[in-house]
Amino acid sequence: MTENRKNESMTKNDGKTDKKSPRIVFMGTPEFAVESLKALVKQDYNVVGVVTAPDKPAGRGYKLQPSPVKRYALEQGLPLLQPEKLRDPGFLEELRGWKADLQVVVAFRMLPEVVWKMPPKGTFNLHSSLLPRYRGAAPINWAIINGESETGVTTFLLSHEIDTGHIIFQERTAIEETDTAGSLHDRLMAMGARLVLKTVDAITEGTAHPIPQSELVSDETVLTPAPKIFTEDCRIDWSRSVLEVYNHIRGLSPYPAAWTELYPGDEEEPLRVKIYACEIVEGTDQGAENIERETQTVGQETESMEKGGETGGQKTNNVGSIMTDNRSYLHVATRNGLLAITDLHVSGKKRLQVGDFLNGYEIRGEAYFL
RNA sequence: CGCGGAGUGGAGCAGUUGGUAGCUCGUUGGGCUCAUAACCCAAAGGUCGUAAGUUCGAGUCUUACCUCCGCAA
Repeated sequence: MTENRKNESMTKNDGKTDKKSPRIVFMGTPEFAVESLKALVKQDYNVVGVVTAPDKPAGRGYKLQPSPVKRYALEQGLPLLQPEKLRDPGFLEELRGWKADLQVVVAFRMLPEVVWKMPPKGTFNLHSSLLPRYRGAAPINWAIINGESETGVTTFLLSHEIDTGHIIFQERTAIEETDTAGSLHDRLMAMGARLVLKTVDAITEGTAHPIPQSELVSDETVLTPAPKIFTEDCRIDWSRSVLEVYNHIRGLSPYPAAWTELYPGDEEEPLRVKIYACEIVEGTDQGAENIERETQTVGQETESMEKGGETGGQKTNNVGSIMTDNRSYLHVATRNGLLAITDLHVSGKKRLQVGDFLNGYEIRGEAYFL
């Protein structure tokens, strides 16, 4: 992309101090947005101002934390605004003062029309899905959770309804079976930054031809949405299929992380456990016999621990039940297969690999996940 | 001062009503075995986060501080 940029700078302006190209105002908040801002700055685009969320109390002690975008903006000495309300007259006044030709929005809030209509060349957004699919706040997570094999990034012009504007560019990427929200996030972040540059160039040169999303969908009701994810959405439902649970876990890893409760047995309090990584041991169609074998093994272990197995070890494939040698593996039963937990985090402790976890924590026969 | 948890040999943990430390794994050496990441035996390895205090004596009580983590945002 470096050469790309060189060519363009020859046609446009030369010299990096010359920043006559469009006056750009950048809006964004998290890490994901920084990459795009960084790309613009490094390629000497004329970023005349940055808008980001106000510092919020976060972390232990609720200390005020600047957003990643703010940190970068300060580092680069860029003009910065952190409006509490986007309709605030004072903010709008200052924003107008920047005289933007174009506004770039990456992972920010929903904008009022008065803001996105302000610049003459418009306002576009970078969204991490192949719109019109996965509109919403958490497209990366949902794409994996739903077991998609492909996703991507999209730039589109803002309009009234969220994530529905005319599409400028898209770039796609395959979702590997081993991808997690984290790995996909990083990949899309890099792809997105490139797409932002490409989009800015196209708009500048007048070669952008935004197409309505309605041209890409016949039936809007079929579109998979990507709503914001809440804690309850992250809870693991062990009664679902191995594949579903597997996708759920990797789709939320490392953030916000899938969790479950470990009941140690007796009347002890359940422990909240986050699961970051797992593998499918036996699943779905062909593994039926093997599952049975595993289950029987467990039955034996359980029996020896609790003398009188009244439930009988045979078909006790209770969803959420745990099979482990207390040493190297930790398997959990789902509706139709076994999942090996490999990376977990008990609340209050450190994040651990199974081996380390089992060294210090003895799973007894009656323990289970719920 | 938002709520809460934790800092003990390389790793993960125990440690009761205060009397100088244990477990699992790993490491090293040896043994068993056709063989092994399996099993058996043995050994090495810890100023118990830091500083001060209480006490005849503190990992175990008090105070301050440092570091890390969960919730919540």
